Amino acid sequence: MEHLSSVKNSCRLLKFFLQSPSKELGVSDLSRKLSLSKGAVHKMLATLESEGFIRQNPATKQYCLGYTLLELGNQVLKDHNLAEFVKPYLQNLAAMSNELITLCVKDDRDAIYVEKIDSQYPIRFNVDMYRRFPLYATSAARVIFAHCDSALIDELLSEEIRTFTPYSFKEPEAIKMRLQEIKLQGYEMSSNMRNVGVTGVAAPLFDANGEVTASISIIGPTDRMLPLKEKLIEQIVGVTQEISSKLGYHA
Amino acid sequence: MEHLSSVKNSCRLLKFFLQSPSKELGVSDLSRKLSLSKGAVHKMLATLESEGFIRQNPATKQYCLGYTLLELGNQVLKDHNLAEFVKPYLQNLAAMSNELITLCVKDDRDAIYVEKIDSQYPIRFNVDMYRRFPLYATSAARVIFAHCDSALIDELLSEEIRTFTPYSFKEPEAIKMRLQEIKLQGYEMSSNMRNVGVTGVAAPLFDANGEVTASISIIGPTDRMLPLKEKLIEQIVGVTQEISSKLGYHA
DNA sequence: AACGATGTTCTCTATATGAGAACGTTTACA
DNA sequence: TGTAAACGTTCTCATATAGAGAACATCGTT
Repeated sequence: MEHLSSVKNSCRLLKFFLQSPSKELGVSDLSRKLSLSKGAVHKMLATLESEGFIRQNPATKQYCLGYTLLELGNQVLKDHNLAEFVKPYLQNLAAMSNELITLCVKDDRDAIYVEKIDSQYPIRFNVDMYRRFPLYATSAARVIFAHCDSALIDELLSEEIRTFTPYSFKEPEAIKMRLQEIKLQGYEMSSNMRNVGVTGVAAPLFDANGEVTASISIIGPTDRMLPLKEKLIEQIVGVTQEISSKLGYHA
Repeated sequence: MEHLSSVKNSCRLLKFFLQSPSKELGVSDLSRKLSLSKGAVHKMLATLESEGFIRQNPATKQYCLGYTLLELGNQVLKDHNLAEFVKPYLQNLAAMSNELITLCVKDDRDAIYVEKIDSQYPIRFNVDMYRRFPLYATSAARVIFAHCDSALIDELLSEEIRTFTPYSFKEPEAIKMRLQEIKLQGYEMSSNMRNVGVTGVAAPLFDANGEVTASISIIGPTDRMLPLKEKLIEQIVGVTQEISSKLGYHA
């Protein structure tokens, strides 16, 4: 199956802005990074600009992402029924623990936080919303990863493992073992995996088909989380089971 | 200057989801609406899906917007320095009036709210964030529109005028007169133009080049706004002048 | 003043594009 | 339950077009 090359290249061009340190990029720069001719890149930019996906700064002649992407991104959130459905439960969890509560989903080979409720503590942990990260990186992601096809698990673990702290998993085998534990006990609590001093408890959401595509987690400073360990686990497991059954899941 | 047709069509396809009542769309439906062959639409969708811009629901075989658009939309917000810069001033206004405060920008032929601070009143007005609307529709937009090239003004007013309430401007001439008033007095206060019972006060932000590309407004129920008319005008004019001068604007 | 970088425009051929028909499935209805 | 219409998907093919590369215009620097 062949793909539309110019469309594919345009998508890559847009995504390149996600990993670029500066918000404005020039034609030459992009053409080098994307291995395309300047003429081709220029034509792509002109087309994308005419549709509002790209904006040109008249002063610098450089390009940046356009507001139409803001519209589309917001539409994704609006269309995301699960987040809407789950929100009251998150608020409930937030009221009980006063820690950061998140809703995490799987998309393709990545995990993304799509909803959160912030802690009200003066010292609180914050997550990067709407940004992809590896399925093995955090508790919220791993409880989803644990229920994925073993083919996907093997594939992702055969690639380079990204670590975030000195305590992050480095070995594929260690991660696999952890995933099995997660499947057995139905939740995970872990510390220092993505950020040092931070602990998360997460449990998966099952839909009507018994598939896991999302998870809920409670995240906070380890010294506030650990003393409440049993209570937090009970809360996260209770809520996710309740939501799963509301979604039509029968254990 | 020619554009890349497949890229243009893909952009149109994505934007079609913004005006569609259902979040999922099928190949046949899209091919009819976009006047393209089913085969072509299918190939576009497959390409966009491979890049995360589109997702297919395995159950219904239909397509919806993908999470990569969420990432990109969020990046637009992060890149938007003005919003970051202006935020403290908005919070200041919010503390003074306790009404909805907005930051509105011009993009191409439209206006978009890109930042807001909600009122804390139990009865409060809310705006649709990140969605395009006509430059003549609200006070926040009109104070920008008033400073646009007269060519753009004439062009947009020569097209069909969209009205939102029975009180909205219908006649191009009426709008033009109002735009002149706005330019003279430096702000606008209006009621019932976009939503009945709602009143807004807005004033433009000038950048270092003397260009107007954004505005700030206070919006709330008319019965709370009108009694404070003088005070609100003073506040909005004061804040926008202060920000403009910080942006390097010299009157 | 000359250079190097940029963004832009141009030409041209190989190629990828999009129409349309045909395929296999699912859905709707009689 | 059977038939037809709708769907998503695949295929082929003539043609439009995409992308390389060179040339141009503009800028800032040396």
